[in-house]
Order: sequence, then structure tokens, then C-alpha cells
Amino acid sequence: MRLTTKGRYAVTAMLDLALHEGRGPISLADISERQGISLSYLEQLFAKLRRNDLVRSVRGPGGGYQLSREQGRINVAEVIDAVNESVDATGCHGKGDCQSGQTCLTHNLWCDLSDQIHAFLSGISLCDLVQRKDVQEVALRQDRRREDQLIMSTGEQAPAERKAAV
Amino acid sequence: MRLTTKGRYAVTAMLDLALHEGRGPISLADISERQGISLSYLEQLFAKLRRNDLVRSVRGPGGGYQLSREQGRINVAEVIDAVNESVDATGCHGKGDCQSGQTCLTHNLWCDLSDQIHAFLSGISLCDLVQRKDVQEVALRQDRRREDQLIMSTGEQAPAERKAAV
DNA sequence: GATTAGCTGACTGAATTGCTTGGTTAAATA
DNA sequence: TATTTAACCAAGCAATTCAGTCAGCTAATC
Repeated sequence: MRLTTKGRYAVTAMLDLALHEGRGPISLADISERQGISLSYLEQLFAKLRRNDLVRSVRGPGGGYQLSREQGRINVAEVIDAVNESVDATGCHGKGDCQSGQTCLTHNLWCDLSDQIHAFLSGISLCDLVQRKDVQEVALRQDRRREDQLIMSTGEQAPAERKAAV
Repeated sequence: MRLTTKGRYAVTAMLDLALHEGRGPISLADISERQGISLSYLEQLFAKLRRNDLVRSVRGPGGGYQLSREQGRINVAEVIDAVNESVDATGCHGKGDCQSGQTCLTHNLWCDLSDQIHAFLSGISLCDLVQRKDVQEVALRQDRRREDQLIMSTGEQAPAERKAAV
């Protein structure tokens, strides 16, 4: 079992897509900027997400990615699985041939743990996350920060109270 | 978060100790043979287990390791922690400074997951495992296999029905 | 004094992670 | 039609970790 930045990035990026849905495709450059994830790394992750039918891509200017299903029908476990971070805690992938063909002493313990984790993560959909208050607050902060940066880059000044909040 | 052979080995070895408790110290050579774990790797793991006060060592002939507490007071989470495999699923170790000092979009999700896993694993003691039927069956098989090997190595023949079971 | 078994440190090959570089291709726009 | 945008793709890389080996040490027993 492994859960590193890779899986966390994938879930974060998918949640970003979910949060900004409805206004056409979202470019990876946008997600990269908002979430602080390297663009080319995102490209690699989205290649896997696309192969697993979690997102659809639109090429060309104004293009980007969209969720391929409604938010309520994509759960966190799927996303982590898609980028090859198995939530399985056994060493034998549940087969029970851990100790030279036989079941090892602790095999069932790891099976139980895998079930626990999987049940927890597959019970949480993107829709659930979007509705969480803490998620909405962070998203608001990120969007504000983004606007300010756009304003600054065109030479204007960001309002003082907003700058302080960032 | 990471759960590999390392943490699984540690728990398996500790369970082996628990299962064979009462007959004096258990040598790592015995555990190595029964559980199929490299002896020198076990030495490294037990150095950590000892530093974390989970086992006591006895040197010299007839020496080995013993649990430093009663089985009911050692849980699986502690053992995994001891060999440096954190069960923490956040990237910021729960601090919430995941995105350049600020909380990332999915921070609380990973906190919740960490809590889940920790609650599950810290609720299982070595004593609980020893009493499980599946554990007892595997232990029985391992002990029988061990006896047969001892008999074979002294030149005698193992009983046919036992050989078939292995 | 030989043996046993714990203890320690250095090292290694393989795998993975997170990321970069340097492209190509498809679609929109000027 | 030329240019720009942004998805797509492949190779490579530094750093880290894993699982394990090797060599040598020390403490206790016989």
C-alpha cells in the first residue's frame, strides 16, 4: 500500500475540476497554478486519469479537461487507483500466497485493513468533497489569490484587504 | 503513508514472538526460518523494535527476544510506527501547511483517512491476533513444518501424512 | 576458549517518486 | 493560412526507499 503526493495530487486535481465545473474545459495550466502542482507532472497524471475514463479532454485553445461522469459518481478510491497507487495493504494482492505459496501469519489482518481503507475512500465522492465547508473555504482562497495574480500581472494593484488575506 | 513488507514483517515477527511466548527467549534465527524473513533484515527491524521498547533482548546462547509488555498491551499501529512506516496519510504530517504554508484542498480528507487507519490498527492487539482462528491454523502449519525440517536435518524421515500437508 | 546469538555499520541493486526537457499533434483564432 | 493554444508523448534524472548482504563486533554460556 502506498499513498504519496501522487495519489493526493490526483484527488486534488480532480476536486479542482469538480469545483470549477460548468464553465467549459479547465486547462492543466489553471490547475497547476491554483494547486501548486508541476504542469508536466499533471500531464502525466491526467494521461492515466483519461485512460481510466475519469476525465475527457478537449484540445486546442480554450481546451482542457472535464469530468467524464457526474461528481456523485466518481469516488476517491477510483482516482487513487487510476494513478497506480494501490490501496491494497497485502503484499500478495489478496491472493494469499504471501509465504512461498502459502498464506502468511498476518495475511487476513492486511486483508481486513485493505477492506477498511477501500470502504472509507470509495464512500466519498467528488460531490461529497465539493459540499464540505473546509473545501469551499480553501477553494475560495485559491480563486481569490488567482484573480489577484491576474490583476497584478496586468499591472494593476490588488485591493489591500485581499492581499492581506493571502 | 506507506505500508510495505517492512511493516508487515515487523508485525508478523512480533506475532511470532507472541505465539511462542512462555518458553524463554525466541531467537531471530527461529523467526527467520518460520516466517521466511532474512535474518539480517530481522536484526535491523528488531533494533528499532527494541529502541521503541516493544521487545527485550537476551544475549548469548539460548538468548533471543521477548515481548517487553503483555500481548494485550501491544497494538499493531505501534509496531508499524516503530519501524518508521507512518500510517499518516497527509503530506504535511497533519500540520496543514501542505500548499506553501497554507492548507491544501484535500488536507482534511487525508486527516480523516489517517484517523480511520490509526483507529483500526491501534484497536488490534497481539493478543487479539493470537486468538484468531486463521492465525492459529497458520501457526500450527509453520510449527509442524519446522519440526519436520529438524527431523529431516538429523537424517530421519518425516511422517508421510505431514509431508503431504506441507 | 569455543560457540551462540544479539548488535552495528556500510553498502548495494532495484524500484519509485516527483519533476524537467524537448518535442508532436489537434483545434481555434487572427 | 499562419499562429497560438493546450493536449499529448517519450526520455531522462536526482533523490529516496526497500529489502537484503556482508563483515565484524560484543556479551553470555558451555
